[in-house]
Amino acid sequence: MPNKILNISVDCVVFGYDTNTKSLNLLLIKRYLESEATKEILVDDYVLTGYHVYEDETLDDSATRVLKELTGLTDQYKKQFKAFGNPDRLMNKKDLIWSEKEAFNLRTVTVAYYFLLKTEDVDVEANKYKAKWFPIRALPELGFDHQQIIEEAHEDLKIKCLAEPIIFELLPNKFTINDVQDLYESILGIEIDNRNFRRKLINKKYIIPLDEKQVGVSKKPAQLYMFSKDIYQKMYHKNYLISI
Amino acid sequence: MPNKILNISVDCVVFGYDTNTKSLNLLLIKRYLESEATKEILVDDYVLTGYHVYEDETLDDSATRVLKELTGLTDQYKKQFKAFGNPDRLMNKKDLIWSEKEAFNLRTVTVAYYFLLKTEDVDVEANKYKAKWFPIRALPELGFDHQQIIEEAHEDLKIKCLAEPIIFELLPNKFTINDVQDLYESILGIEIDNRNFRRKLINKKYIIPLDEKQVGVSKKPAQLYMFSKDIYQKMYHKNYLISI
DNA sequence: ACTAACAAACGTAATTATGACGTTTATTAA
DNA sequence: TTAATAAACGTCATAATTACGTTTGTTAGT
Repeated sequence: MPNKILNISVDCVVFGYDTNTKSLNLLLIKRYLESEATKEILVDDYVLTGYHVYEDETLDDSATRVLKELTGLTDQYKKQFKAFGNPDRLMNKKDLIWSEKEAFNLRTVTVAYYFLLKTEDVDVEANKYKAKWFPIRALPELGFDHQQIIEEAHEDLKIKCLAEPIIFELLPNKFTINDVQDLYESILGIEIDNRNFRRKLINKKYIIPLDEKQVGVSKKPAQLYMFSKDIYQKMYHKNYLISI
Repeated sequence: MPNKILNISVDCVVFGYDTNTKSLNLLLIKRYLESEATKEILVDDYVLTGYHVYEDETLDDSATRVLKELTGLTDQYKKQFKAFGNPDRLMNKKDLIWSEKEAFNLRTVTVAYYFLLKTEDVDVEANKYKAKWFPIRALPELGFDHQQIIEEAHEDLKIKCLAEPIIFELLPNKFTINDVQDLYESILGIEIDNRNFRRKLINKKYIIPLDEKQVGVSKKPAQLYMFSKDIYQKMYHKNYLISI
């Protein structure tokens, strides 16, 4: 039997990072529809994955379900960052392809989440929605109000990655110091002095050097490190600092 | 004509600060109902102010409207911090007093905001909902899931007040250094060294000493200061710092 | 008029963190 | 062998933080 759906949806902003191209990416799905009568192209753009919330699930569960359908992954870092619900949200003609929404005369409110995952963990080809990674600096045309949702997710991520070590959710388990720096630079859109960054990061107790180096590079191979969540949590539990 | 309402509501966590008692307070309204037949007390607790979102207003406008009805105030600092919508949210018998909700078979999702305002700006007596200030360390019994909403608002405020100078939204326009320290201590639940805090705050360009001192105190009267939002915005626009 | 009490306000010294650079090292490709 | 290049290490001046001690200005009580 089908689940009863609500006029409330979740939308998922899925961040991934490609250490090769040093690019912060978003996973988007294709939306395409042309009129059967006139052959007019009604929609041809990309959107975030999202779906209506079932009556018997929490908002968090709903977001987790949507991500699982998209990527097959569970247990990824997830943050609910904002609800969107302007009254004109359903006025857009393009929305008509979502037949479920038509069942309501009410407008839809969407609760937006972002996820952080390792690009390597996702098999994009296996996906039935034609999901595709896009560099955040070169996004395609976006449907609904998803441009705005993405921008606000990015802003929230900027602030959050400076306050908590969530950056490691986007990196492979073994990474180099420069991987971390490149990722910070991708997220924040700034340049960081490598020598100072390196010193600062290596001094963190929760950055563990491994007995391993990069292989298959044509330059001096870099030292590999891992992040210890355990040590972080033991040392930095509620370490508020007044900085303003 | 009545506004059409949605099965989406806003709830407002209203923070105020009393410089005399040095207490961070919340503005709550009384909820009381007894059965006409059995005289059984159905509900007798306090709740956040909230209301359903009208079909033609944004979520932000809805929160602003609720705050205005409660306090008469507009243009207060406002932050949407989380949406709450567990499937059991309408199972609570106590909810039955909200007749509007019964019009829906759907559960309600509430978008929670917090507001920061100066206690002195609110005339509690003038309020038709019997609104009352409660110290956040001594809250009464709370209805619905409002205990949880308040806790999450408080956590968000802790982080936010360390990242941005929103603390001054809670203080009178003219304040002492110790007022600011006391407020930080109330919000964060920590103790701060007065001498170091004082030096740090006075060194901020946006903390302006006035040609005025406290009056009516029975000790050495303290210097009064004001916060210059202008100077802050000119100096601190997008000053990201990697700290982790 | 003097003094105790007390919070406001100022001061200091050691340590740590930061910003802005210069130098050396290990590797591959030519 | 060597040039090229990214990784890794080093230095120094300045700023910020931590952890305290001391002085000042006011009122209230004698």
